[in-house]
Amino acid sequence: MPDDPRARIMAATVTCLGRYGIAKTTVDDVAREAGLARATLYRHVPGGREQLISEAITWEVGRFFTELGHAVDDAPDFATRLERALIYAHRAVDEHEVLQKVLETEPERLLPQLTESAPIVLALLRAYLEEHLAGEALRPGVTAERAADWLARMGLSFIIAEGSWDLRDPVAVRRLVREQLLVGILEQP
Amino acid sequence: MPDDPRARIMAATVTCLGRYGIAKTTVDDVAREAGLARATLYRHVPGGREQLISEAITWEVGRFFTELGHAVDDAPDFATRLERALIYAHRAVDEHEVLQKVLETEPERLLPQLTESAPIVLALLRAYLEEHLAGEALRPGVTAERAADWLARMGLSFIIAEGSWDLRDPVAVRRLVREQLLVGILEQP
Amino acid sequence: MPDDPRARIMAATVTCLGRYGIAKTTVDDVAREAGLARATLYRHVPGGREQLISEAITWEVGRFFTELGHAVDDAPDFATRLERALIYAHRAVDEHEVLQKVLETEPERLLPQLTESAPIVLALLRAYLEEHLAGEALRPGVTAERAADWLARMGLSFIIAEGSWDLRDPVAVRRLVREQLLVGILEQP
Amino acid sequence: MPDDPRARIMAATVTCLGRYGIAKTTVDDVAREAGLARATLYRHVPGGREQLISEAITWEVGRFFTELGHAVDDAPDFATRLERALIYAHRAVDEHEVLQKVLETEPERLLPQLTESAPIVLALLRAYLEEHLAGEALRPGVTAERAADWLARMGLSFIIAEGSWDLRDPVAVRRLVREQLLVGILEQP
DNA sequence: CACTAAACGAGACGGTACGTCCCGTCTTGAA
DNA sequence: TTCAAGACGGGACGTACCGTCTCGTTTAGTG
Repeated sequence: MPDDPRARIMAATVTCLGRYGIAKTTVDDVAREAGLARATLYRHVPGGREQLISEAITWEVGRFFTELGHAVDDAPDFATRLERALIYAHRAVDEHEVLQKVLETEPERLLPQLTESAPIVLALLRAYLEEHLAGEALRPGVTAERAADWLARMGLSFIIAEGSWDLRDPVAVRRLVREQLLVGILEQP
Repeated sequence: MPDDPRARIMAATVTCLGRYGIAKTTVDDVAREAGLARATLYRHVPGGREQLISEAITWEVGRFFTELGHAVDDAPDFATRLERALIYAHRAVDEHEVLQKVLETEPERLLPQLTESAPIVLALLRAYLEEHLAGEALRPGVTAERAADWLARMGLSFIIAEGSWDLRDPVAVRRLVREQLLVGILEQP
Repeated sequence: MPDDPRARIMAATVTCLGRYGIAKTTVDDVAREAGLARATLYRHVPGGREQLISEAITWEVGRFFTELGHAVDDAPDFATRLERALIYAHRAVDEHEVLQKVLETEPERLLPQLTESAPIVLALLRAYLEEHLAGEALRPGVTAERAADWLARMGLSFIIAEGSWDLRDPVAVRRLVREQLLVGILEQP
Repeated sequence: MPDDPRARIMAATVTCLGRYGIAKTTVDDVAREAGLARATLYRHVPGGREQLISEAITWEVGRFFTELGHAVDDAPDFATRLERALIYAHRAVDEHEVLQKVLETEPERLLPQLTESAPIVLALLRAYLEEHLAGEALRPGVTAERAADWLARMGLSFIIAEGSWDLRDPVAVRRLVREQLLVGILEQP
């Protein structure tokens, strides 16, 4: 357990969200989980329950992307980088307790969220991919910007819905990346 | 206002969600909006607040897809159908009060939702598109199944994040559909 | 236990004051004692703890004087009335649980109170006595008003501090009343 | 402001009691008023809030009687001593901020207090008066003890409730003392 | 047309969580 | 060492909803 009270609070909140879902998570639950008195918790998070949940989710999303970055950092080439990212992201989503709890207990809140989170994530992905596409040999007529937009859309869609591919199988992912995603973008070696 | 009490309750709930957001909508708000006593409301929705919100969202999503179907029903060909659907869906999302209110007040709940709603919506879209792709002339080597999967992913991604296209401009949508989405799928006339 | 919720609350408060003292009596204590939820209690006593204690004391004081009136109602003459009142009042004060608890636990709050309660009680006593002195044979030069004032002052002072008389002994009270208090006021028979 | 921390704390407490009343006076208020940290205050008054208020009241009462003694010390005879004491005491009670604040904000706590403080004050007064009655010429049949008891009761009762006399008017007090209080006690010159 | 049964409005209630305030303890750092 | 400054656990306060329940009072439908 971290010493920084803020981090402890955020971690405790994430744990509780994974255990009870959003609606059933109590400020008291979080305080107990963090080993703090409720009053102390309010000293750190004056906005109360709302701020607590909001910031915990933001904090957890940040953590997710940080770890994704680490998992992908030393890939030798762009295709490998994409493979690892797909595998890591899909597994992380699949095993993420908070996410799975929310999906299990509050599916009704799902659809509305598609519309704002998606653009943000897409923008992040696009920027990241565009940067790493810079040194790659693109097919004639393909710009890095458009290619990144495209890859971000398809990549995200595969992370959240694998369809007929099994993203836990490295071979399948390798085929998906090289035969479906990159085939229209990179010069074939 | 509809006479059927259930519909009135659902409509009132949707209105309140659009006015206050999920967390701030109380059973009392809904009862007042529906012109009912709280006790009466519980007679119709025994599950209380939880069931109320859950079913109202489901009800509203159903309404959305029904209307989308109508808007697209009499398209002369597949490309036009796709254009109309993109335009209608994007506009509906953009103008949907509930959606916009939730996004404005509770953006933290966004990301978690991507993962279950997306697969469901994708599956629906895929099935619908596959059916309507049946009579179309596909490029050699392209199966209806794969094409539908592909179009569903890209279509959904454009609905929720337009990127550089302006989905309110029919000309831009026409170009997007014919030059980007369908170009690798249908035989070019 | 009375059915009227207000009376139940007042009685419960008085009980708690007698059990814990003013400072240590909790709204929760009172609610539990009254067999109500705290929320319900607040519906009846919107002013909260402050109003609760304030009104309970007022209510109890009222009850005290009502009972004092009953105890004294059928006295055959003024002297007997005075005797009974002294005896009853002193005993009531002596046996009053709330009073004794407060005195035991919060003596520091005693002195300040002398100054406002005394005038009120004096005024009440004075009015009461003046009324009942109306039919009595007063010594020449003694007005009912001045006699009532005088008797109220001395009576009150004996109730709260007996000094060398034992107010539980009817004979002593009889002597006190007839040889000390009334001797300068009524015509001696 | 005194240098002795204890005196500073007591004075600060009295000030706060006069400003906020008993229930609303906070340990923090007192610490701020005394120019101390709360922790420091607890080093001097380990009993906390309870001890603080209790001792402050005791301290203030002591101060009151000390000053009363000074005001009365050089009276030429017993009657004058009584006059000055009545005037001083009544004015002090009337102008005492703490007392007035408590009476204004917490009148419900009045009655209970009558019963313990009164005996104590009466005993003090009685002892004091008995001592100073020693050298006076008493009427035949009047003992110093009974006279002191009597004067103490009536004196106290006039301090706390003037009735029809105006204790701010020296002439009225003079008449009250000589025509009402002492007339049955001292040999008339 | 009267009569009963179901649906409803109104509102009291127990209970739970919230956010706030204060108390008393403890630690830390500066004089 | 002494004291200020302040973080903390604990607990009570007052508020807001929730879900349940019990009353009348309509409103239909039926004999």
